[in-house]
Amino acid sequence: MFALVDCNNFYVSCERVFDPTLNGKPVVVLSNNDGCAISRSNEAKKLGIPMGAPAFKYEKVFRNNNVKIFSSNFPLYGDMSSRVMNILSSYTPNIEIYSIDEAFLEFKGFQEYDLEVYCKEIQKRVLKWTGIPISIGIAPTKALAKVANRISKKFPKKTKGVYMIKSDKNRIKALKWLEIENVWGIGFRHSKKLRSFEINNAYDFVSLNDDWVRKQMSVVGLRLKKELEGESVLYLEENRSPKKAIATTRSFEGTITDFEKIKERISTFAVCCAEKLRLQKSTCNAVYVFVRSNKFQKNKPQYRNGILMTIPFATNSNMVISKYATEGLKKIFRPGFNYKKSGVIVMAINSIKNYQTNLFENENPKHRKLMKTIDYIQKKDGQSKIKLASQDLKKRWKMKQERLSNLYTTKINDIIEVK
DNA sequence: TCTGGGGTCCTATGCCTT
DNA sequence: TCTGAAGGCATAGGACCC
Repeated sequence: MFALVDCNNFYVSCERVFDPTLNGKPVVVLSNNDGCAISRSNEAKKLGIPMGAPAFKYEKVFRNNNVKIFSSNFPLYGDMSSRVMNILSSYTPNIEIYSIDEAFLEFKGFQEYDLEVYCKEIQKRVLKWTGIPISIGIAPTKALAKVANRISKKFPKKTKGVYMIKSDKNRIKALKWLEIENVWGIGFRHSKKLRSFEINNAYDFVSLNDDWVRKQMSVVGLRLKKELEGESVLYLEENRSPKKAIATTRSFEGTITDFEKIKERISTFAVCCAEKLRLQKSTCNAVYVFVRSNKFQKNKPQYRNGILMTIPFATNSNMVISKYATEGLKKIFRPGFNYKKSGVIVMAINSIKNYQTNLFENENPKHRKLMKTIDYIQKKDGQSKIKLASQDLKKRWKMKQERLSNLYTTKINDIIEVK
C-alpha cells in the first residue's frame, strides 16, 4: 500500500507556525518578485483567490478582506520541509520525497497494521512536533493515493485528513467523483481534449480503450490508467538520482531592451548555476540560454528564443559557464524587443568523481582552485562579494520582496525569543 | 506600471553510422 | 562503390508536476 502525505497549504502553514495570530485569517504567500499567489489559506481560497492569481489584480480583494500577505521565504519553507520529512521517515523505511510539501510512503509488510490508525498517528506527531497540518491518502497505487489524498482534503470533517481506498467499491466511487482535470497527470491540454470526447471524470477515463489512450496520451497516459484501475506500475523512487538539469531563471522587474543589461543578468544566472553545480559536486557539459519578451503584452511584438551551447570539457567554473552563456546570448539576442524574462540552464551534468578529461581541450587548471577559494569566501561572509566583471557590479537590480517574514529557523538573529 | 521558478519524462525528427 | 534498412544519438518541443 502507498500513502501520499501532503502538507496543507504548506507555505501559509509555515508562516502560521511562527505567528499563530494568523490562524483563522486569510493568508496568502506570493511568488518571487511578489508576482502571484502560490499558497493560500482556506480562508483566502474562500474569498475566491485562485492559485497563481496575479497580486496586482487582487490588491483590492486583499485590502478589503484584510488578507495577510507574505513574500516567499524559501529558506524557511525548505527547513520546515526537511523537519516534516524526517518525521515521516521514522514511520517506514520506504519513502519518496516528491516535492517540498509532499511525500509518498510505501508500506511493505504492514499487513498486521491498521494503516488508517497508523497514518492518524503520523498526522498527529507531525502537527505536534512541527506545527504543520498534513493530509494523508492511502491506496494500493500511487495515483490512487493521490485521489485518496484529495478526498481527505475535500471532506475534512468526515475524514479528519486521513482517507483510505480500501475496496473496489471505494475506488469506483472515488473515480466517479473526481473531475477529469483534477486527475494527477492529466493537465490542461489533455483534459480539454478528453472533455470534448465526453470523458468528464476519472471513471470515464478508465473506461476508455487502452490503445486509444496509448495513442492519444503516450505511455504516460496508459500508465496512469493502469494505476487508476488499481494496478501498481509507478514505483517508489526512493533514491532520487542527481539532478539532470539545474536552472536559474528570472522575470525582470520591468522590461529590458538593452543587450548589455541582459548580459549582466545572464552572467549572474550562469554564476548561480555554477555555484549550485559545485554544491552538489557536479560538472556540466552544456549550457542553455533563453530570452523572451512579455507574453502578457499581446499588442507588442513577441520574441522568444533559446540556444544550447555545448562545452568541450566538463566544468563548474563561474568563468567558463558565464562565457558560454553570454556567447549564446549574443546568438539569440535581437534588438527591438522588450525582454521580460531570461535564464540559464546547465545540462549534461556529471558527478565530479567521474571527471573526464578531454584529449584536445581542457579547463584551465587554475579555475578549480579559484572556485574553491571563491566558495570559501562566500560561505564565510554569507553573501556574494566576489563577482565576475560581466556581472552587475553594483547590484542595481533586486527581487521585489516587500513582505518577507523572518528566517525563524535558519538565521540566529531571527530566532523567536520566549519571554 | 505590476502575471514565479525549478524540475521530469516522452516523442518526433534529422543526422550519422553500421 | 552504391543503396536501403535499422539503430544510436542529439535536439527541440510538448505535456505534466509542485
